Amino acid sequence: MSSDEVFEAVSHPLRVKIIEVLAKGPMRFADLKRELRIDSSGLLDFHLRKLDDLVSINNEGLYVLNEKGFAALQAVEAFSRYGWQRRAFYINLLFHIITNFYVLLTMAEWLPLTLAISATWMTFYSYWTFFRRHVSLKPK
Amino acid sequence: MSSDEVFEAVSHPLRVKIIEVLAKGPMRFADLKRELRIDSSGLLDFHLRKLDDLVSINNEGLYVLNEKGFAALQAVEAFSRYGWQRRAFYINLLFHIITNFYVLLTMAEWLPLTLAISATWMTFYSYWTFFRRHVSLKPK
DNA sequence: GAGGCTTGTCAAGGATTGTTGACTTGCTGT
DNA sequence: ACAGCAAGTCAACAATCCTTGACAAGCCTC
Repeated sequence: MSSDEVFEAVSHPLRVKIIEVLAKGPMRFADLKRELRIDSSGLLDFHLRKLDDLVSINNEGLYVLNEKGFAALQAVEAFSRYGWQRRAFYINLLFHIITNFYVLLTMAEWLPLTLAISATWMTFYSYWTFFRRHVSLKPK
Repeated sequence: MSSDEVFEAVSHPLRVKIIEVLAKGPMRFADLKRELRIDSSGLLDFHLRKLDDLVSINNEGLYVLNEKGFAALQAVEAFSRYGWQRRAFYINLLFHIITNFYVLLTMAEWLPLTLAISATWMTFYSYWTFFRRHVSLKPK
């Protein structure tokens, strides 16, 4: 199953919700209906069919996410986490500035060490953030 | 833009390819056509429209991935990386077994230390893999 | 200025999707 | 035995998706 088939599977709001609900644990048909506030059985049946490759039925007859389902969930989460990576970068930067400032004021003889560690880490972290993860610092 | 809108955008193989090609750098309309081996302008136009929120036109008139585009790319990559997490777990486990075996044979007095480090790491890594990332060791 | 790329826009039509609501089948409690 | 719920299945229909192919500006270049 290629990635676009998975994205096709989670390209409907209801199906994303089904994945998220099933990530909590196995469920029966009626539980899903109740949890998702769906009246029509046909509708849930239609979308469960679309999730055929991501959702299995376990030996108790309950619907469960299979490995592909969890992979899809991870893709969903990767997308929603994306915005946080920029914030994490700023928080990290701020932490290092404060740390070095504190060291400078209280035990200045250690500054060369903490500064070197900070610089090394921020260099690697910047490379990872901007080049490997393609995060831009421009909010829009 | 909620995640299902993004997944709708990348739910077609051609659109995933467009994202992947544009991740390499800005491109003109005809470049995209050539790279993707598309004959019909209408077809490319249709799919670029669908990617409206993920692809922008820069000040040189070239198509570029914007932040949401990169977020979508990351979701695509997160999905395709998923299968490797199980393999990574086994490789890690194997590495620790070999290391401890080697320590046992050559410098057995260090074994308590390396064994403790291995156990700690594998405990944390197992927790992360199975509970946080929902990876299952069953291949199917 | 004619010819030929580039960069599109648009209409048409078949294929697919999403939704509803009626219907089935099997189980459970009384 | 019967009602009622669970767990679907199916037909029908509107909406939308995808693709093709025709067409139109706007440029270079000879």
